[in-house]
Amino acid sequence: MSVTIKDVAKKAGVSISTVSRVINNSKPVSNEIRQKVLQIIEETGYTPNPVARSLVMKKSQLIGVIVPDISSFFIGEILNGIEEIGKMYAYDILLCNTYGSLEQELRYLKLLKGKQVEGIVLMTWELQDKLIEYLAEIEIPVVLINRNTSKLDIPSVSIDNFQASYDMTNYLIKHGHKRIALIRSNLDSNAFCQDQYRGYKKALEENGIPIDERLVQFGNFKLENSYEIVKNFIKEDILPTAIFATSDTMAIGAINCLLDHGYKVPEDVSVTGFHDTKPASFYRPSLTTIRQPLYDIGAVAIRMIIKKINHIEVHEKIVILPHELIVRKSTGPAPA
Amino acid sequence: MSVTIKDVAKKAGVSISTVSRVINNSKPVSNEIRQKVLQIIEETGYTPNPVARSLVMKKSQLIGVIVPDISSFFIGEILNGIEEIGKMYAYDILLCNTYGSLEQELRYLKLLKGKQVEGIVLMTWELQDKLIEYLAEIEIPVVLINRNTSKLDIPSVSIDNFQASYDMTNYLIKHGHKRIALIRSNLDSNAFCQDQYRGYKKALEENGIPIDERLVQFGNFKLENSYEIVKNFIKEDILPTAIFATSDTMAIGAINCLLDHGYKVPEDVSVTGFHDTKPASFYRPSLTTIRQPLYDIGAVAIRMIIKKINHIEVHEKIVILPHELIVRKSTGPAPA
DNA sequence: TTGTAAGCGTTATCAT
DNA sequence: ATGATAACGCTTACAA
Repeated sequence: MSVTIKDVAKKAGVSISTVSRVINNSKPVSNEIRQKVLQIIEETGYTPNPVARSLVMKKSQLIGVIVPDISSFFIGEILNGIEEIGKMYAYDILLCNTYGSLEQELRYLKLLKGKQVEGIVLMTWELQDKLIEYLAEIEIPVVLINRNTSKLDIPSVSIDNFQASYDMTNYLIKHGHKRIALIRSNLDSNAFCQDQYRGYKKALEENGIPIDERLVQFGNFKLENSYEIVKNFIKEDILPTAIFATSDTMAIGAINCLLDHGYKVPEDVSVTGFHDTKPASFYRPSLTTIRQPLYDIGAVAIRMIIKKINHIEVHEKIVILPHELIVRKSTGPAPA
Repeated sequence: MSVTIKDVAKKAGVSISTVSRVINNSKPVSNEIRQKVLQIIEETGYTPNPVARSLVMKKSQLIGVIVPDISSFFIGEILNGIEEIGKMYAYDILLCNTYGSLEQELRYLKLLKGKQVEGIVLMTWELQDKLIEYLAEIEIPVVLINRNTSKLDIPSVSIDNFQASYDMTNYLIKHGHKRIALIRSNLDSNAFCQDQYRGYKKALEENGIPIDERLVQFGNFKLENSYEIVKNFIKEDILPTAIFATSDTMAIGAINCLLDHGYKVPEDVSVTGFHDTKPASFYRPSLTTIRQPLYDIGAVAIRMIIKKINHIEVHEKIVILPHELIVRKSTGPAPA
């Protein structure tokens, strides 16, 4: 059996309250006794039982993190930030993987509440209404990553998707591209998705380029999916000179398809990604993409949670982190 | 304040023990009362407090998972398996990221013990002696992934690294390669690393090919590192016709270097990876590699833990999962 | 079948 | 400055 505060108290010849006090520095203890207790603790290798502590303090030192796919490049790096900063504040991470299913999300939200987590970082592909409803009545601090909703006052952290998309489209236009496809997310209900489309549209409009709706396709973030989309461009003979995919993975799918069909990237077609995940730099041709500060997104999110836990006023509900256009080898001037 | 077992008992007009019994089905309860209690539970939305439960049962329903890098392709997929099977058995995952640092590993091991986790899945780059020492005296069930040690009787799950390496080398030899470089792990103290080297060596020896030690290099799993190693091969003018890298990432680093220096893969040099992570299939040229059942490795590991928790005899201490040689486009016949 | 009460390992309130 | 003791929410002998 492991040693408890009682054992320590007995061996030190003091009461358990005194032991508790030296552990937590919660009240003054005479130096003599403190030393004695400290020594016993050292000898016995006593460590306070966090479960008992949680029970009385009603604090678990646990933060739940709900993600749609642990193994995603994108999410892995965000998790790094969450984990590291969390641990810095003595919070542990309870990890939940949902595969994006609403049912799982709801289940885990309940489970985490049961586990007394003090806060929840929520990532999801699609922020569905049912989820929002549940979020509205949960009493635990929640922070959203890369998603937000006007229906509810939940803090979120992301980049400026509108501006990023606008920047990227403009970059392409500046390089002479006029026929620019957009492989956008199919999560139409999400604001971020609309933002990306708006950015794209605005850039085209400002440059007097009409939008060809056939070139605006909905992708599901899967490589195979964008592969098919591009294949279809080829089949329909509407292959543009540039393809703006809203994820690196989809960009790679697009390039693979182009390569497989004998096209050269970027000589024949320029392709861009989004996120700047690891593959963006090691894939060949390396991807022109939008860098998102993934680690920081995670770090900021959990900081917000911790602030809320400690009832520190969170100034900005919606944190926008800076993005950056990274130009690599997958884009070039439009072919003549 | 959230509703407790007391509230339910009072509202139902029964004792808390009765409520506890219907929740846990631990002892017979008359149907009439059971219904009543169930109804109150439903009405009030009561859920048992797992912290209180943990305290008395000395069970936390938590399994600690220690990994060196959450964002690694390799580990992400293993985590999927761990998470999914764990949740299936109502266990939650407490995630700890160590960056491979021994100090962090030790710290987290202690922390997890304090948190009363019921089992620990441990992944590490290098299984250092200090860690083994600590593992020896921890009373919590531990399972190792892709590592094992003769110094201690800890269960582990992995593939047969010797055989896999042997298979791969043989495959290369069969395609006419005689000068085959090995970019092996620099974690020399690990058995798996030795195994890989032994497999490579045996295949060469069996085919009467002498080992050129200059072609056996230690890589640190980083892309940049294998890039440099290959760059050095070129500089020293000892570029082999095949490079067997013991991770996909290192294989990609090698290929990138080759490509950057005007070599063709696989026409000039064949390159193989190890693991079959996602990039292996989308990178171009797609990688010939060793498929490891990553999800299953995680799944089996956590099943072993759960068995140990429940004191079910674990038959085989060392589980070897099947591997598979996946032939893609990064390898071909040796140039004439 | 049901209720009473002890106990899990802490913190916190109140005396002393 | 220190010590009893109640309380946190639950499970589980033991009694009835």
